[in-house]
Amino acid sequence: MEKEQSTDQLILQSARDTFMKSGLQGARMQEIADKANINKAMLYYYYRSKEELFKAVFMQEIYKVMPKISELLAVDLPLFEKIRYFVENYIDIIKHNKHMPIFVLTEINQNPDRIVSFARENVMTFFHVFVKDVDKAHKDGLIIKIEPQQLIVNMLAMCLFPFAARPMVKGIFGMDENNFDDFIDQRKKEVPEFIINAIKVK
Amino acid sequence: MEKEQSTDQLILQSARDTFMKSGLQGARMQEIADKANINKAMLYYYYRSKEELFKAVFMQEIYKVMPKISELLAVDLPLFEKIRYFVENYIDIIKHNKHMPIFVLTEINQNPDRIVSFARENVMTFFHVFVKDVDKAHKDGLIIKIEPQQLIVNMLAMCLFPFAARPMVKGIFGMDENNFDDFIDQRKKEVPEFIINAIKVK
DNA sequence: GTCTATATAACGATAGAC
DNA sequence: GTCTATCGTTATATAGAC
Repeated sequence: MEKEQSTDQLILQSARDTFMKSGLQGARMQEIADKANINKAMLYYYYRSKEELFKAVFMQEIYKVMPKISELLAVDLPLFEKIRYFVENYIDIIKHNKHMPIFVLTEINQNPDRIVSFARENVMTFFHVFVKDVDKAHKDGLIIKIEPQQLIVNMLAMCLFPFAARPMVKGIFGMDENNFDDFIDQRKKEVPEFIINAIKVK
Repeated sequence: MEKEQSTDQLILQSARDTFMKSGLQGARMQEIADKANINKAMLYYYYRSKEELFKAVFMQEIYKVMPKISELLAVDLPLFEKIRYFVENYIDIIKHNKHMPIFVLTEINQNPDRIVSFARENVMTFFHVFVKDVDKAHKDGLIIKIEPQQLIVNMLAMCLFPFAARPMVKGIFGMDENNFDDFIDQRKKEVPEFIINAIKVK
């Protein structure tokens, strides 16, 4: 039995693909309609405008990923294990949403307000817990002194950047899509150890 | 004596600002003309089309930065010193071209061919030298075994990502522009040590 | 080289029949 | 809810005077 998809969901799906490919300004409503095999007027019936449709797509994508990330951060593990757990699973999540990083980065750059306040609330919780973890690990003599903010940015950078720069990475190193996926899978194991090595006291 | 700026350079400057702010699709030729205090028709007189003007801006930005980077990579230093030298100066270069990372990332994502072949040639040289450096350092027992590609991506990630995600970093951590600059200056010292720690044999 | 005026096309959005 | 037809606007781009 085929899964029946309601029209508004069909539109959202099509809009998602188009906005991810071309961005807010570059996307054409006609293309979204064509891809969904419906009439252009329907887009305006279900979503009031291009801007509204974009917001719906953006929020859908955010809410698709955010709960998973919150889950990753909620685990109660020693710092090193927590880093392993977070990085490995975070990379895996993005691997299944390859276009998200550049999509989000582009959008927040042109419209910072769209997400920042939202992200701040959601990430704040994690941040405070993580700061405590880092401080404690330092006091216990497990890791060197490091600004938690710097560590977090380093972690996110190494998880997200390869996807944001995917065409460049593929181009420079001569990878096809399979090579790139292998490269990413390798990172799931190596990046956590790279980070732990960088901060642990020997 | 004021520096006289020829009209085509004036246009290029104005176009640069506008394209960096709004991207290729989002930018308006009228805005570029207004910002340059000239007539819109002049844009088409000097550059044939919006696409051509964008190409000119894009290439100008690439050629502004590429020689500096090549220079950084040409230095003959032991691996650890080379990493310190590269990261510190690379971050500094981008700091003075804050909008470049997201500009380039967005563009290569929507039009991979524009830069990839070009970057590949230019970065290939560096890459081969760096691979040798890494291999040698490993054989000399200085660093652990690591895939050079992974190390390079890690380095670039930590240098570029904070700028690509600037509004997000600022938003999440509650930074203003000065805070962000301080944060970046701190990274110039800490990121090289982070990397060296991560790979060195103790 | 620089301007005004305008052609041409495309886009977002709506009206109205069914 | 879904369609056809079309409005109103705005964008890129050009023609032609000076």
